[in-house]
Amino acid sequence: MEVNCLTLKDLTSPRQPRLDFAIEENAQKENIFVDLSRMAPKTPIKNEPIDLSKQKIFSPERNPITPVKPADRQQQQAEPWTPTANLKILISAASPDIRDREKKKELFRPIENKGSAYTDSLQLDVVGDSAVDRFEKQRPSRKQKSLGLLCQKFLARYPSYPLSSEKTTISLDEVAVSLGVERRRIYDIVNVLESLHLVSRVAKNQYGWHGRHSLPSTLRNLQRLGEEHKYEEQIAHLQQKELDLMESKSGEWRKDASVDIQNQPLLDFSEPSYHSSSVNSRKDKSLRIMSQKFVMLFLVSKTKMVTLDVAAKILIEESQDTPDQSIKFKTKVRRLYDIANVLTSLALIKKVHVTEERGRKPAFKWIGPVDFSSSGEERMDVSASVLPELKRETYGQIQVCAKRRLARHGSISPAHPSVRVQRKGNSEPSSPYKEQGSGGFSLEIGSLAAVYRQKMEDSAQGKAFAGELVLQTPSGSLEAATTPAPSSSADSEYGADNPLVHQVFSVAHVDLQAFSAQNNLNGQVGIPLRPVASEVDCPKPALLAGQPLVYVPSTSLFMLCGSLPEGPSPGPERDSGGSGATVAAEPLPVPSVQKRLRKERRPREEEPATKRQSLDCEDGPLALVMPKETASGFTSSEWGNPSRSTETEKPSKDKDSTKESSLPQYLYVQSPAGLNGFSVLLSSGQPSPALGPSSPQLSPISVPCMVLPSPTLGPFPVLYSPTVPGPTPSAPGPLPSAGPVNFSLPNLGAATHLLISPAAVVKPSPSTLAPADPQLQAQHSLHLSPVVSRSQKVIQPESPAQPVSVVKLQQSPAPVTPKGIRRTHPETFFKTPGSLRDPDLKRREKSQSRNTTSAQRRLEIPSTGPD
DNA sequence: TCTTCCCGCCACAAG
DNA sequence: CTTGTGGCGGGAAGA
Repeated sequence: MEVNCLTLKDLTSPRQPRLDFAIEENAQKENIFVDLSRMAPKTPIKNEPIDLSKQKIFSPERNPITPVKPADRQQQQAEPWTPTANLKILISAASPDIRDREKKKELFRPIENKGSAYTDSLQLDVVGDSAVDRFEKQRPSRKQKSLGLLCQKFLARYPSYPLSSEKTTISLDEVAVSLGVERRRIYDIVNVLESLHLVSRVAKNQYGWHGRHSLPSTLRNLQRLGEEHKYEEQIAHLQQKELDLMESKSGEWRKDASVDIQNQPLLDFSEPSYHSSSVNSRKDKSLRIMSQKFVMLFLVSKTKMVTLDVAAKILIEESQDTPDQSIKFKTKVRRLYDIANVLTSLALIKKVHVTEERGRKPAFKWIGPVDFSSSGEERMDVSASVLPELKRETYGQIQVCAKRRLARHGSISPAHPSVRVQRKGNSEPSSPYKEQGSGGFSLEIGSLAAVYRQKMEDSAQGKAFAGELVLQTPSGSLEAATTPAPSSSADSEYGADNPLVHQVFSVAHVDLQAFSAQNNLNGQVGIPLRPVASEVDCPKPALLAGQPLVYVPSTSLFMLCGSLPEGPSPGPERDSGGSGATVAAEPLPVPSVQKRLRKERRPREEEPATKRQSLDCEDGPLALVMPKETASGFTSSEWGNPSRSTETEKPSKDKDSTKESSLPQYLYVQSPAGLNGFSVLLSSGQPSPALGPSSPQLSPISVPCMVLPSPTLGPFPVLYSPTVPGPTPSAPGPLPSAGPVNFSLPNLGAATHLLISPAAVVKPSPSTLAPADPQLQAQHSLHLSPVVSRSQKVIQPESPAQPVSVVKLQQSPAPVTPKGIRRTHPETFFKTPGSLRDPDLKRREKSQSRNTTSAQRRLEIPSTGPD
């Protein structure tokens, strides 16, 4: 209403002045109910919500109003027509500093925003009905404006594992402007991140980015606290009695379960002053604390799953003053959703549903690392630790084919029933996480898919792809992961050890162990890890049992493994250092299924290409990388956790099995700006002549690929292995292999080229590299998306010859060599943020922030660790 | 209808 | 007083 009024006013009042005012206000409110026709065409709107329905109100005015030419507008102000622009203006007015900064910055990278489509649309001088319709379609949905998505964007801006030397400061204003949202939303994100020590407040409006380095220790601390608080008992108790007691005596459970923990300081680990401070007002309810508690619940939970109601109750309970339970509960739940969104973006949890007699209940399952509690040093983040597993346990390839409607099922034939598992290794699943129980690491494709899907949807209009996960069997056959097929078996099997799993298990969610076990036991992959679809909110791609796993730890973590079964060069060259990229050299299998896939995919892919040039970019991958790799190279020992090198669980075994046949094969194509932040993973698993530099065969080829939001690759360690047979010295030096290999993929677009940049490669050196530095690599790869888009000039597809360095990121000045990486890694990886950088400095910073901030900010978790 | 959760008002804290 | 934070809950999109 208000908005409308404002706009109406400006419609009737002197245009200029009034309009400006109105617009600014709108900007503040984050709503862009500005007549699009009056918007400066050139300003990318980004993801800002444009409520077209409301805009229609102005339709009458639309035409009458003479659209101002871009040039004219520019004179006025830097296009106050977009929310972000407006915000900027507002901010600028208030803050000279920001103003300067902003001036230097270009508007926004279209890549980061799904606004590209808007931009294009806005190009129209006159918005016709058709255009309106288009807008209508592109109008950001509630989902697109979700905190989760926003968080992803936020995270995409920073490296998950920043180098110690790198110090990133986050300006809330900038971020808000950049992401096109109001600051309030950023607070929500930052608060949660802060609770996990991913960031810390440095000063007013300023936060320091730490990354995930200390996440393990933080989680460990939280877990400990959770145990101290006896959350586990509470959870159990609630889960048990909740049903019966809830109705009758609502207070009952509380007494029983909560062992007067409510009186305990919520965060013991927080600063002492925290308690003493009389500031136990609203701040005590800080989202941060809630977030920490929420995480604690997961950490202490055996099932690693927590239902919202239970979490809410526990939280309510602790916040004593609870007069009105119902309202309280509702509010709490809302807050929990906020937190959950952020945690989900961090790939720490994922949404699931628990089905009880009472019906379905929303819940979240922890999918983040769980073994950080192990004595001694912390384990590396899942991202890194899972890799070895993947290699060992996985075979085949997973591919995500560009698809417009990810959600659709069965678009691809389910054929190819069972596939043999190539693995020859021991039959014993030597999963290090075994003892973790079902709560152990799991491979989460779902979250990726979700993220991915969102991305897709975001840019859907812009036309990104929507994706579908497709598994490629060793033999090259593909199966649509999303195919709704017989999947009950999967559930039962995988969920055997966990009663809850059945309910929670989602298509994409595969317990690693179960998975590996499955492989071992059956040696076959006939079981489509199918979804218990209903469990998951959004349709997700299914993972086929025995298939390669994709691990998507965080918004940014992503992994692909594949096997080279019959492929010509299975585990041949295991030189480690090979950096030459031959990935492409391998012919891609184009199974029948794939063909089908191709059919479907094609239309979509082409569609985009129609108008925007950005599309071109889309089709033309920018950079790329990761080919299949040698078995030994990435064996667990190396990928395993760096901190504890090979000491990981069962190295030997891993190697054996891996050597055999599984080789991760993929091609990572950094997304160009036009890709809307998507990166493409091409499967190079099977020999594919087509990929050859000049192979025409590629043409219509449906290259198995995975399109991911760049941000998704963030923390993900980039693997690289020389495709080209030919041992390469594992010399630390700059990647030996020659310059960029240029591949042209017909289907990708005429001018498209895949560049393989040696520089981007992190080659694993067999034993030397040992604890490979997934992190390190991750650090680098991490930057890929953000960095590339941000600081590096975006490489246009047009300039294929330009070597794109994937790994080489701005943050790492030095060439990324295994050695270099390794060197830094051990020391930095598991350290807390503070230690990572200048410890003292960090500390100072911290203390400073603490001193300068309110009490609530002091709830720092001793991120460091050894207790 | 129920679940999610965006949005932004407004209180409180900091400067 | 102004600006920064962020609690809170209405209400609407989405399922």
